[in-house]
Amino acid sequence: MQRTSFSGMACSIARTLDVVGEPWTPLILRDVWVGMNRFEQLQADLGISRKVLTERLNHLVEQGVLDKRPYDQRPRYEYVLTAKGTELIDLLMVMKGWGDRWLAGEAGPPVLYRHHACGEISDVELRCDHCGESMRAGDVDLLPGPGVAGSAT
Amino acid sequence: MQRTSFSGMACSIARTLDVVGEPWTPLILRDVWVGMNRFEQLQADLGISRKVLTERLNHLVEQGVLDKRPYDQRPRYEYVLTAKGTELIDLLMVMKGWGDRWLAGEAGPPVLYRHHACGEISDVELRCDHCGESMRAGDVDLLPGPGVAGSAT
DNA sequence: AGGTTGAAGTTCCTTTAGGGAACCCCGAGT
DNA sequence: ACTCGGGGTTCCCTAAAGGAACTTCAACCT
Repeated sequence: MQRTSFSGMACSIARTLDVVGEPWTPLILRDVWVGMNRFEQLQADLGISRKVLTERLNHLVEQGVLDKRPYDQRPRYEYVLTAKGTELIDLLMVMKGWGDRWLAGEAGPPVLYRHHACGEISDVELRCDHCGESMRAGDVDLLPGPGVAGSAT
Repeated sequence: MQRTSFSGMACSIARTLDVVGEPWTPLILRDVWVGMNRFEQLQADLGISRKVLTERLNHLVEQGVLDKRPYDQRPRYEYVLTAKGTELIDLLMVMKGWGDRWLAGEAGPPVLYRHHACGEISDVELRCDHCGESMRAGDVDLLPGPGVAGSAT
């Protein structure tokens, strides 16, 4: 299929989707995050087509989400998260929380997070970066920002 | 293409992707969230193919993310977020934040959030639901949970 | 020196999902 | 009876995912 690119939209959600919205990409980032940094590892773990894995990795490197670097004299490479990519893990942590709450069923969560600061098994929650109170779907008004379509500059 | 289903994986991220990971789905949820509740509105705003919009809406209703309800004697319907769907907006808010920080460029964010509790223009940040401290990619250890593959029950 | 190995891709073919436009259904209003 | 408008369905075309086979290149083995 010919897939529409979202990057022209004046919407940060759409733009983010153009970076990580393709199939497999979030799972690749999850794996890289937990230490699966090489092509063969990723391919074996995910069962993804090698062709698609190549495309996704190249795209993520182009976007500055992953860094590709040699780890041997031979042509061997590993992929690691950049700062930009590390901040994307926020997204995965929120997805994990939602999946745990709504899709895990009787069995419970497959994976738990232990928070370094307090040592507890925890999940993330969303808070306001100004006042620290909870900040979720019903807690905000949306206003046009400086980058809204049609604004000069 | 035949797309691999992720729902068999013992991973809440993969399962969440099977609900909202298809192209357009996050943008549909964004629109429904901000009050675009009808088929024609969504189609016009997104420029999505009507066929795909139908498929996505049906899938979201099946998954319990949206509720489809009549708003007229005539066969007219609107789609609204369920509780399950409203919690998914967390994901969109995090995507917006990342896109604002890394992709908005000179122009700045297209949209701003004003937090009801404090009245400030704010973004979300991730915190631990136990201790309230910041909780991001580097702040956690991963442990196997009760729903890990291979565990009985 | 010649052959083997293993990581990291490439190539090629098949299948299926998305784009896009046209068409259909149905209840209300005139 | 006829139109209108929301909410879809149908159809064809193209491009993307699956999957398996093939390639490349440096190091290692004998």
